[in-house]
Amino acid sequence: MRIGELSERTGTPRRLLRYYEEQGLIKADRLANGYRDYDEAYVDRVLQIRGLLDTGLSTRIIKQILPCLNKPREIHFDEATPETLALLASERDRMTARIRCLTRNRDAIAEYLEMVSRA
Amino acid sequence: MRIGELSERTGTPRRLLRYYEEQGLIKADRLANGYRDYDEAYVDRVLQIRGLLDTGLSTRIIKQILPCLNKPREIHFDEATPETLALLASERDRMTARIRCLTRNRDAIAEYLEMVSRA
DNA sequence: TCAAACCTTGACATCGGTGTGAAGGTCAAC
DNA sequence: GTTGACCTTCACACCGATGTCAAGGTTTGA
Ligand SMILES: [Zn+2]
Ligand SMILES: [Zn+2]
Ligand SMILES: [Zn+2]
Ligand SMILES: [Zn+2]
Repeated sequence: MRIGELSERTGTPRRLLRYYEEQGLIKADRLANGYRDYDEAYVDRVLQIRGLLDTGLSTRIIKQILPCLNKPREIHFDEATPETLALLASERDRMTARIRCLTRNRDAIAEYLEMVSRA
Repeated sequence: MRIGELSERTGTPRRLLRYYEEQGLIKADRLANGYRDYDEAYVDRVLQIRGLLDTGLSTRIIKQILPCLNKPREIHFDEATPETLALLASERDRMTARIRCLTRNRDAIAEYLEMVSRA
C-alpha cells in the first residue's frame, strides 16, 4: 500500500509517516517510481507508534523498544547490549509509574463524574 | 515556603514553577517583598502536575481537570457546565486508552527482559 | 559596607512533534 | 494530450515545554 492509504487507514498525516521514517521508526520499500510501499502490517505498527507517542514516549525511546515489542519471544542479540537492556528496564519502570499516575487520576475523574451524574 | 525550596523538593526548575503559574495550574501567595510563598500542599500538587505532564497531558487539560482531582468528593458548580463535563468524560476515556496502551507495551518489555535474563 | 544567596520579570533560544506549501515527477482517466 | 490525483523532497513555520541569561531588588551574615 502507498502512503496515502496508510495515512487514511491510520488517521496519520503523510507528513508524520515520513517523519517517523526519518526517525527510524518505520521503513518503507520503494516502488520502481520511487513511491513508498508499505506492508499491511504497518497499519498496526503505525497505530502502536501513535499510541506510544500519545502516552508521552519520545520517538527516540520508541525506536529503541519497538523491536522488542513486536517480537518479544525472541532475543535480538544485536540490541541486547547492557546499555539497551538497562534502558529497557528503566523505560519499563517509567511506564509503570505513568500507569499508576494515569490510573489514579482517571479514577478520580470517573468518581467525580459519577457523583455529578447522581446529583 | 519560597520557590527555591519548592523547586528543590519537587525536582522542578524554578522556571517551570513560574510557567505552571502562568498557565493557571498553581497560584502562589506573595510575601511583603514580592517573593512567592507556597503552602506545604504544593509539593504534592506540583508532583501531580509533573506526573500528568509526563503521561502526555497538556497544561491546558491539566488545568481543567485538576480541581476535580483534588477534591473529587464535592461538586464544583462553577465548572460543572456541560462542556466541562464532556471534556472530563472525554479525557477519562483517553486516559483509559493510554493506560491500556502503556500496560500492553510495558508487559511486552517486561516479558522480553525476563526472557533475556533467563538466557 | 560588602558579598552571597536568594528572589523578581522579561527576553530569547532550543527541541520535538506537527502544519503547510512550493516545485516537480508519475499515473490513470478522459 | 491534458487534467487531476497521487507521489517525491525540501524548506519554513508553529506550538508547547523547557533552558538560559540579563538586569535588578531583598535578605542574611561576615
Ligand atoms: Zn529487541
Ligand atoms: Zn501522578
Ligand atoms: Zn471541578
Ligand atoms: Zn498502543
